[in-house]
Amino acid sequence: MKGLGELERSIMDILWAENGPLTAREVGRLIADRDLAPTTVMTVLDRLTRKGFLTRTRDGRAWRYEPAASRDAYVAELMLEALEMTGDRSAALQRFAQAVSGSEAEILRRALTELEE
Amino acid sequence: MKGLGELERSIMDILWAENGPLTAREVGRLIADRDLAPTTVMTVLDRLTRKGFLTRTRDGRAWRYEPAASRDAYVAELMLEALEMTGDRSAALQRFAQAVSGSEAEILRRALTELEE
DNA sequence: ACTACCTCTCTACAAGACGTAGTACTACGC
DNA sequence: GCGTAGTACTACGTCTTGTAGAGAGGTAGT
Repeated sequence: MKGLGELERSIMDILWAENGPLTAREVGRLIADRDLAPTTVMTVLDRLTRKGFLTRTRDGRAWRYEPAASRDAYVAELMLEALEMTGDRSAALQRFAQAVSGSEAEILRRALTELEE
Repeated sequence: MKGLGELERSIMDILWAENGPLTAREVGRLIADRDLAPTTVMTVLDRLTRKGFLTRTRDGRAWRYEPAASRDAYVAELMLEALEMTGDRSAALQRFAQAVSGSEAEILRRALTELEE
């Protein structure tokens, strides 16, 4: 999986935060603080679609864009991908376990416990 | 933390696999399959040092390069960084927990249990 | 129908990262 | 002193990303 640039990330954040699919124009309005040309937003949406991060469907002349996967799925995938990188997965997992803060360790523990059942 | 390119990764892999620090020449020999110019190896070692992935110490005229952190630490850091990205960390952690295979879930569980003690 | 406007697709360009390497200088061994 | 190893500096092509303009083709108001 490829990474995302900064603007790409901002736009994904907007779409992840939204329930339904948005048009380029709507995304542009939501990202108004950056004052981007409409075509800029369109270009990035297009690239994200080509990279597989978004899907789009027609709505009249316009496209509506929507994340192909949830942010959580994306994050989990990134984590797994990092994990792929090492020969010694257990060592990395142990380090990771030590690094997560207490409350998160608790969440993980609970998630793992549920798996068992 | 920045990511690594392909050649950079190969070189980090070599150094991570090694116990002691290596010179550019030694790295070049170990990566012989790619038939790179010696200066190419040196350049990449230099860049990795500047990025903080390697440390180097003098050995006569030559430098000896060594990873600044273990591969496991790097992997764990990447995982944490991915986790930073989401607003809802627990959702991502739950997904992650579901995605790791059984034996790895076991390792994680054990690592988390040890933390408790 | 004319005009204004919206949206799309295509193309472009600058900056930075990365793979790759040459050049020029220095120091050491023989 | 000559060859060799090693360094620092510079360079260049390619790809990615942020940014956007140009042109085409609808749509709607007057």
